[in-house]
Amino acid sequence: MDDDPVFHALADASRRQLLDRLHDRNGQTLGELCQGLEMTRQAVAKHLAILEAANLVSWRRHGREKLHFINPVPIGEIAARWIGKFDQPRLGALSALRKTLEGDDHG
Amino acid sequence: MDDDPVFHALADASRRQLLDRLHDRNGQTLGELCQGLEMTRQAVAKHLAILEAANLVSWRRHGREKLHFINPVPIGEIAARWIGKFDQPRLGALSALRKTLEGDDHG
DNA sequence: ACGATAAGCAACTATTTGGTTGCATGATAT
DNA sequence: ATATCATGCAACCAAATAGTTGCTTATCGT
Repeated sequence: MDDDPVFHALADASRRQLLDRLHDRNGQTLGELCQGLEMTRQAVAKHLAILEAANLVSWRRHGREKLHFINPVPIGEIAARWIGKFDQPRLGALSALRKTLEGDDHG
Repeated sequence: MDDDPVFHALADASRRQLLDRLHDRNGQTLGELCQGLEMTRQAVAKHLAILEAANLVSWRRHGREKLHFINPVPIGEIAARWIGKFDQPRLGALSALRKTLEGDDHG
């Protein structure tokens, strides 16, 4: 697997904020996601494109609206992998965490 | 806490590679970390400085050598927080993981 | 003392990135 | 049909980034 797009997508505070907003309320349109942000719609659209490329956000068209949905799987995978790599020796809880992740519906 | 330096530091593949190398063998010098990399020593030093700023790497002087050590704590914290935020509803193992992190020697 | 080795510092460059403005497309409602 | 609203696309710009080269400082071994 190629981690890089996910790490890259998570590196920007604006993009993490967008994930926060989607986490708060899933299925928002581009316009909704722009509200209250000090950014143009086009800037937000670019951030969303990066999040989409990292498979962190997916979308569905509804008429002329584009509804955005968060996908927590890549975050979970990276977290599990990196905890595993750097913390595993001292974390007994990890195996349970791993099992939970692997037993889920994301391959 | 300010996540941003950690996310930013992890965003670069070269820096993740440096963490991999330190994970493989801890306490390496700058020169050792450079070996086999398609990068100048100065470039590696800059990456290490960014990792240090994110508290992901610390170092100790040994004569004229600078020994680098990995610090897994920030990775664990971020992983725990982000799993918590985006995956917690489906992860029972997280609370144990959190406890383990909080009970450790890192303040 | 002196050459060799390890690292530090600073200036410079090319590329990437986050953001913009302007215009085009497509769906909705009257 | 046509005005309006939501989004798409492309060019452009300024700032940040990854990398370089060149030079300096400090320690080790002889």
